[in-house]
Amino acid sequence: MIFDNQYIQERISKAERLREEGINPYPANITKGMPSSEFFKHFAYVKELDADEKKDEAQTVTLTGRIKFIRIMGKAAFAKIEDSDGLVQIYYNRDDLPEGYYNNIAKKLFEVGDIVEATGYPFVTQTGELTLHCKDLKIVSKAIMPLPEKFHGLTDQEIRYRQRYLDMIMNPEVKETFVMRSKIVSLIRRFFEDHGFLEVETPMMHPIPGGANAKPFITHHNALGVDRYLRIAPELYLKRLTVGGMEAVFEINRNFRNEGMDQTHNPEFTSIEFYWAYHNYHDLMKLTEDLFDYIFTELQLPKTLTYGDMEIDFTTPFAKVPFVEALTTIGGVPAEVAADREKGIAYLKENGVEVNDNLTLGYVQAELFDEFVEGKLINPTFITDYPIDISPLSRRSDENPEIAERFELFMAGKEIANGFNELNDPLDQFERFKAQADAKEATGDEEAMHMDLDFVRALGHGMTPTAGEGIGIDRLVMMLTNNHSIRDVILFPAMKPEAALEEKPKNACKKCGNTNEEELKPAKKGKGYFCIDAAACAKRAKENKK
RNA sequence: GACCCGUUAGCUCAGUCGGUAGAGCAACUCCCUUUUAAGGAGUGGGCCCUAGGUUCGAAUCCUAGACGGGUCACCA
Repeated sequence: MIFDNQYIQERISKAERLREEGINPYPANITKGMPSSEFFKHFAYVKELDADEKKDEAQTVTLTGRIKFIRIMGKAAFAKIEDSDGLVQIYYNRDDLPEGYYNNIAKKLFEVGDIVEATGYPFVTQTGELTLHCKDLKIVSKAIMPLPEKFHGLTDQEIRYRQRYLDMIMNPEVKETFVMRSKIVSLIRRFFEDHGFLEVETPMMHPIPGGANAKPFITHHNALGVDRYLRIAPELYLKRLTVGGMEAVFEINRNFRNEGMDQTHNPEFTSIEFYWAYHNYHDLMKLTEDLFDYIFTELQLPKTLTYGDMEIDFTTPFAKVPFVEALTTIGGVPAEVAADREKGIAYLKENGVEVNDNLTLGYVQAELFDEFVEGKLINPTFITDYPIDISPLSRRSDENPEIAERFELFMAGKEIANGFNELNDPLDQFERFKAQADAKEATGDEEAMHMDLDFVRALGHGMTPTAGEGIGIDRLVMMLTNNHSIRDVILFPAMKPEAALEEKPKNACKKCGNTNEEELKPAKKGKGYFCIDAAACAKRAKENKK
């Protein structure tokens, strides 16, 4: 059991002693005291008083928070309590608390980790720290788990991710990151609302996985008797809404992809997708720049942010480079190689990249891009005009049928956004889905898209010219908060089950499954246990069969 | 999926050549009424990740596995 530990038992017994004293260690109806930030603001004048003892005994103020430090000096003690704003020091002693309360309760039973309510007046200590002199100190919630050590804190990555609550208690910057994340999401939402977009919610469980190239999670609906796929992207549903007449929509929510995990991939991640009728991908790029300007202004961020050892300049407009041009100018791939399937494959192999010989030119170019360009795109850069065969949902360029009217936005060597003019020709869409299905056959591409006939039918009713874009929220938050693992911007990242929390299987008789330890003996040879009473065992085994 | 690194007290970490476990903080018992990682004296606390193996003897060496981190692959 998780409570089988001397420290925890010690703390549980303290909670019991509180009860014996008639004090509920988990009282109801406690209200939050003055926020610590307000305490410092409101009583700043005490520091300026012209007196030997700087204090204002006429004031009565209540603070609530978790005890982070305690320093007991005989008949008096200092503690620091923390609320969501920060740390405040409190002071309590034998003579200013009710008779006997200091020696029996406050000193003995309150400890680091407990949440308390302190009431008293502000004063300034000899070392100049504004502090609350307690007339009353109550338990608000007794912590029975000990906190990590105060100086080094909690550094074990595994515990930090598994027990995020503990991480947040011990590492204030973690809380800051997630406050920042919340603000960013809120600003994005407000930005799109202010631009006339409608927020919608589309299914998380899809009959056909679509809208991206990815392996889905599969689940089962019992009543319908059908398998469902957790959505890999909301795209096809949002476009159905465009057909239906919603001309500007967005959705901020989770996507699920059954793929590898690393510093930029979590199986569930958050994106915003938005669709804008009667606009094109150039409008999207401008809108994206406006969005970044808006976020940076509202958060009062400098235009140049440090990301690891990189300096990223977010000044708009962002650079724009066509895809094939980027291969040569940024990636250093010879022009004739970038334009030729066979030469591209050979070039990749020369550079130690394993490639499937069946790849089409577009896929070869994509490999070249991933290998030689992506990592070099530090400042925000729009890569435009993608090969059509790797863009199955994008509209074909009228000037060059090999090119999709599409862009992706990169920064710090990572993809952040993907947008394009939506393909709205139903017959073309049908053929592209078919081509994807063929690619699945030819190269075994498990991520290739599935045929979605209802979506083709929807397009058959006519979709206005529309541009759509998706932005990875987690990666964006990483950039803006200088975090380098997606796990650091997801509150509860995906983890394997924790062995320590699983019930240990009891020793059981190999014949009848009896788990009563007193009736078991170890097997003479090999592992396992058998019943001491063989007759009773045989009887039980028989009953089990029934 | 491959490789590298890690896993020792509640936390942060030592642990030599293979000889049977250590520190600081935390806890417990004392002293201490303005401390700042408070200080002082004392005490208790261990499935050394798990399972095998080598050995007279394993935290330490070997093999397999679990979990985590990293690199690569996959994944845009």
